[in-house]
Amino acid sequence: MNQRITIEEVARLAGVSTATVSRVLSRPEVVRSQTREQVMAAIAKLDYQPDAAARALASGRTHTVGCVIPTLDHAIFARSTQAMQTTLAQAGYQLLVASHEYDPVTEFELVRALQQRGVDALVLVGTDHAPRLWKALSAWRKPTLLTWSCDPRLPSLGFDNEGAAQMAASHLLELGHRYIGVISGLTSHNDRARSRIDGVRKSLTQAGLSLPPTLVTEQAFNLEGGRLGLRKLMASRQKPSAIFCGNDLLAVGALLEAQRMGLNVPSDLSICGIDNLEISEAINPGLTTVSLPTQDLGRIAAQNMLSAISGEIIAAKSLLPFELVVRGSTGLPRR
Amino acid sequence: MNQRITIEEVARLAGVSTATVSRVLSRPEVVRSQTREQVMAAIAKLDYQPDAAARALASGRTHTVGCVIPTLDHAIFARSTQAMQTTLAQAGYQLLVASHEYDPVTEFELVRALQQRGVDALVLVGTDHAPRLWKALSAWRKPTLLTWSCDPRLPSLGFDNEGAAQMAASHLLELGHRYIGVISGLTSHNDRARSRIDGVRKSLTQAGLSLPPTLVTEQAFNLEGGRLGLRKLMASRQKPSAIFCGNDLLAVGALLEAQRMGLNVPSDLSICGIDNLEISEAINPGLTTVSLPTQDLGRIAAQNMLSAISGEIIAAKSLLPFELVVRGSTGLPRR
DNA sequence: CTATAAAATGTAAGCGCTTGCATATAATGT
DNA sequence: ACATTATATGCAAGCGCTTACATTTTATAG
Repeated sequence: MNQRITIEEVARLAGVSTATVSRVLSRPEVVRSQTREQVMAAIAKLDYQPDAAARALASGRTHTVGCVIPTLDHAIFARSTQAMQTTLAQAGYQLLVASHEYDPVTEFELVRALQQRGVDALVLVGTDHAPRLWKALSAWRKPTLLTWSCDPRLPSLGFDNEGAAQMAASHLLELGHRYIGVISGLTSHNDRARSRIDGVRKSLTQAGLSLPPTLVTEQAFNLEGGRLGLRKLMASRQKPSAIFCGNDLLAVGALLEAQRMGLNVPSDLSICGIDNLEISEAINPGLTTVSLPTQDLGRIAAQNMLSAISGEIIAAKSLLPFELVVRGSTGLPRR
Repeated sequence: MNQRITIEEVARLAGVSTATVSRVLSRPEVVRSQTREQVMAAIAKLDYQPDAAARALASGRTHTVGCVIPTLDHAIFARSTQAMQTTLAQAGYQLLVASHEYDPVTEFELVRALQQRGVDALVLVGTDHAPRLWKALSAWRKPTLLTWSCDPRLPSLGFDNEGAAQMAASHLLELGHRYIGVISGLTSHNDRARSRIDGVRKSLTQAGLSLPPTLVTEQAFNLEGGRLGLRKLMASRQKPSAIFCGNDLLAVGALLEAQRMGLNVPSDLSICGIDNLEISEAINPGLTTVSLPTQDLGRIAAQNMLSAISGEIIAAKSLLPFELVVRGSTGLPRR
């Protein structure tokens, strides 16, 4: 870094000690305004940029929040992460993002890496984590937040995934559907996907129905997965009249594939999802889905962590609201 | 951080000096294997995690790459960023992501923030940057990379955006279209959007045609933008028989809106885009588009920066290949 | 077996900042 | 004007690591 401008040079130019310069930077209110202005002038003149590593080493705080997610390559995570990042940046914090592609080992390593980097707080997704990750988290003395789903072991900010799925399933049941299929995301290392299946099952049970294994298929979390899932379910002996998809990406894939197969949605087949992506509204027919405030999730997660960093106590568990959005993809079953 | 385990305690337990422990961590090959194993045993036993801030301060390197993008909330940036992150993580580097939502002032501030944090390299998107940002970059002594488009002022890894648009436009021209509309993304602070319009214009000019302002509309970069754009163009006096969209999100929005308006794609209207998102293939009809290897972009960008960090000289300019993918959304114009 | 080179390890001086404590300056009361 | 208190500033000791350079150990040659 060439000959970097240090705090010392600023202090010299401003005619004060380095301590004062440091105070101007971190707690300006304790410095007399006249002095403060001299210092700020010197900072501006030299274009001084404090060295974050040195600050971190001396102060123990990095002004960085770490976030470990499955992948950025899904709209829901990208959105919530984007919201987190923006919120943190406004408070002078930076987001360190890491993704593990649903691999628990990678996830553990990423968390360790972020801890080494001294992030001031850590945000994780879901509750499915390797035991040693839980251990590493509990040994850690800084704020941690679980998102998307909740767990008593750590402060959580999430959705009632089971409830959301029940809401969707109830909608289908109310329309009169009795054979409901499920296209789920891969459930391994993904508690959200499991909860959603459970929600559907619960609704069916309450209605005196069951969810036979042949009407459930697990697919990769993308449009192609939805298409494959649809074909699989429609090839089964007892074809469903409605399909619940674990998320909108699967649902949109399923819907498009159904149309390709010449099925009419919803008169031949009802389809609903969870998430409410932009495409869900735009597609024809519109996708019935449960709308989750993913952006709020990111924003609030960021706010929570900022509060926690400054010593406030945050809620152990908070659930974000969601609502059913009925569009054209669901309707009465054929008699 | 409680009583953090330091390198000193490891050294003591292993019966060596801190320098040796440090070497085991950063250049294990210079340590005798027997010693190395003692040290590693001590590290494992104490569960020692080196403090990244201290390493950064002492060594001047942070093992962090900064990346400033417009937003994570678009599939193309999310994908390329995801690929970058994965590639860097494999090399022990972390990605510090920041997004500015197409605001040049925010972008400048983010770059400064990342520079303060001492990132070892910086990746930016595009060539539209505030003059003082260019200044801040040229004064910086570390590797920097421009992505998505190229500029002689800095090493660049991008696409020939103009060429990609020309490719799409030529396809429409070859089909016989003479009235071609353009739905562009917002061009402010977005050189890619401008280049793509330029590409279309160039193709039209070469064919002896022109691109009247009434057949060009700028829209926000989302499905809704595509829908608004389509309505606007189809309301003009001379309706186009084909529409080029600056990206696939706009194109999909336009396509869906055309269908809602009762238009048949492609017989009433041809539509094509650029990007080749997953939805472009899934939708009915499939979207004709120019496929850009966005994932490669991220991966190669990461590799480039890793090389540059280790002192290698990287190409001043490299263009990634792209190809036209013809699907059902384009066809012959009505006579 | 000694001289010499090569390899391994140790010593200690920072890296640039923050912050507890001491000191100096300004404000207030009498 | 002089205590007395409240505010501002300076001093200097680290924060936990890396890395020249010095020193010791080991390998190689004669």
